[in-house]
Amino acid sequence: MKNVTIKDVAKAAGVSYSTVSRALSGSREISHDTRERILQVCKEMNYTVNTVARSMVMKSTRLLGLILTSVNNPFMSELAYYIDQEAHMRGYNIILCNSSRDMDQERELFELMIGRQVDGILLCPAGPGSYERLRPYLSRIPTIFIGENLREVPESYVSVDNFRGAQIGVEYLYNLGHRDILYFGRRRNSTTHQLRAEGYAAACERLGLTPMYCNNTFSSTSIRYGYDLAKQLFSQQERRFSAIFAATDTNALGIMQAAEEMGLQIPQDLSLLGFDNIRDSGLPRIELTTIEQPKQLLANVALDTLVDKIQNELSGYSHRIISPALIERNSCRKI
Amino acid sequence: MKNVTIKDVAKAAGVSYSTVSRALSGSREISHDTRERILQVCKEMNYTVNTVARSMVMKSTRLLGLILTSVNNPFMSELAYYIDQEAHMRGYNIILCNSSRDMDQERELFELMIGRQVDGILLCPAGPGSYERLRPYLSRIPTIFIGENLREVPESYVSVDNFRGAQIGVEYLYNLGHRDILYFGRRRNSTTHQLRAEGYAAACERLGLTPMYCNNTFSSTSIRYGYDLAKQLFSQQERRFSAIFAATDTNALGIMQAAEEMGLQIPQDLSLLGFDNIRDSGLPRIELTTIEQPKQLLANVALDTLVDKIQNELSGYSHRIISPALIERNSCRKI
DNA sequence: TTGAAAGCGCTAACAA
DNA sequence: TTGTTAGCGCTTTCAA
Repeated sequence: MKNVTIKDVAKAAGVSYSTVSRALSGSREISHDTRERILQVCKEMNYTVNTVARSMVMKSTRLLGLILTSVNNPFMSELAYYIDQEAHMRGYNIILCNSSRDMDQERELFELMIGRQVDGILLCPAGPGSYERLRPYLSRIPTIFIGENLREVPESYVSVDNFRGAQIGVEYLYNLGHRDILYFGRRRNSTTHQLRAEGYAAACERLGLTPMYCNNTFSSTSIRYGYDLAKQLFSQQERRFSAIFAATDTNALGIMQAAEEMGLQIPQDLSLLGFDNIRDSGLPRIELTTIEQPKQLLANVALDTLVDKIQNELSGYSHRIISPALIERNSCRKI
Repeated sequence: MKNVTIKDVAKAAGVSYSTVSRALSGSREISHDTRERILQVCKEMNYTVNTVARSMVMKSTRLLGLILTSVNNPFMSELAYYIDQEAHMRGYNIILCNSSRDMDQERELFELMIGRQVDGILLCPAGPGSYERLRPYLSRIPTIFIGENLREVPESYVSVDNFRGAQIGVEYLYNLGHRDILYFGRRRNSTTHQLRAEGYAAACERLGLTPMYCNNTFSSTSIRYGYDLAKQLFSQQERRFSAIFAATDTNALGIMQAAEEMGLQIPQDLSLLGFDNIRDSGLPRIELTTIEQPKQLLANVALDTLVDKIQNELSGYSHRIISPALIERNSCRKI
């Protein structure tokens, strides 16, 4: 199993090992003949460069750390797919990590990645406190936050325009004739969610609607939680809304389930609008109308920004905001 | 941004740098006092070990390559989550790669991973030909195949008992009173799928049922494909089956959609059973009864096997077959 | 165009 | 218990 090294090749080809290195790295200070000959020998001997050794002298591993809260989450797994693709196109590989929304774990992973000498880190933060907790590391390693709007924080991030997305949603429902729109799942502990709620409020104000909220005090985004909250909501005596705008698609999925059980038909009895456009939302029988976060674009911009930061050793930062779009399916109706 | 090294620490602490190395690696041939002092200095200087340098001398990166067809696939993303978890517990990190079911890509990734000196590779093969194509590499790097049964091939794999899973499914439907069970999505180009079809046939034989097939000639597992095939199937004049056993959950999802459109109610008019238990299947409104592949267990066994292979430099192989289980939801009815 | 040699940051064998 | 030194496999000056 012992790997053949540059030295073995050199010996076999009858040249010095620096010549082999030159042949492999595509250097021009080498004759065509020797290059061809060496490359031939490499092939015969099944030689593969040792990237670890190369990394050490080059001071670059061409490895990126991707820290997610969990790949087992439809939004993140799709994002991870595109990130890997974009990274691969740029000659990078991804080390995947899951923080499980645990900030200590997240910090540990940061240290681990720094130890592994990754060239940069792509982070879907565990929570709103992540930036503060990770600050000490941010000067040591190029990092970009993904999916979470950090507002005026002096660190690079790429995020969807959550405020605008919420406005688009409200306007869509308004144009369908809805005047009583409940915002479901508002949370205080995430800038992203604050912005969505603010966008909702702003749109209501502009259109002369009265904002109504159903708050998510547990700050969970699980289906289960949406279900529990919705059950409670639907069992109240009178319903004063004709549409629900859910803060996330997973919440919306929970609402669907609760509605089903309570005999409420969507969209006949109640219109439902989500946010994120996770894969599940497009499934048959679900067909959730929602505001999409363009994951491929998010990945593309994230990599551009990060690679730029790595190459130029930029000490500045950039905030990149992506426009969301409405995906119309079958969970909202005209009234 | 320049990282502090073991030498910087040594200088600051007034010791030789091998002493620092000893303090960090938890060696016992060092006095308690110096160790404490050195550790203190490390903390003050914000020292982090350079894993790359360490890897080079240790000849182990504690990195594992995970080559999937796509993380953007509910089964694989869940598997990836558990694999990362299990790897992390054992002190390994994961380099994630996607082959997109392309064998050339897969081969390239193998070379890349070998170059990166990963300690081992976890592979969800791109196709049935993967083993043959990758054979030259398998002697160079400990590898384990996941999710695909390689039958008598002399290489380690961990897979669910697909034959048994299909039997369980047929028996379940039989006990519900079904006598006309269609097997949907049979494919020839995957051992896993052959085994499922064989399990179905064997169970039919044993129970005195006549096997019926609807073949997937395009060997796609997408929802879309299930949908197209089902549309075609449902538009035929008479239906001679009361239940469909779908080769995969994604196929089942497509069937559901087609049924919906044709006004066929599941499970009232037609029972539907899946295979895999992807996350989507448990969603509200979907509630697909299915045969589960236990992903966490798969990940656990895969890592045990691989780590064992790495540590013992085993040249042998092991075939580990996991028992599947029925997950009863709401898509099959008693008749 | 090629070779010799230094050095990346670390571990480990050997000496003191 | 500690220091000295070689070496992991590679890239990159500097000399020839």
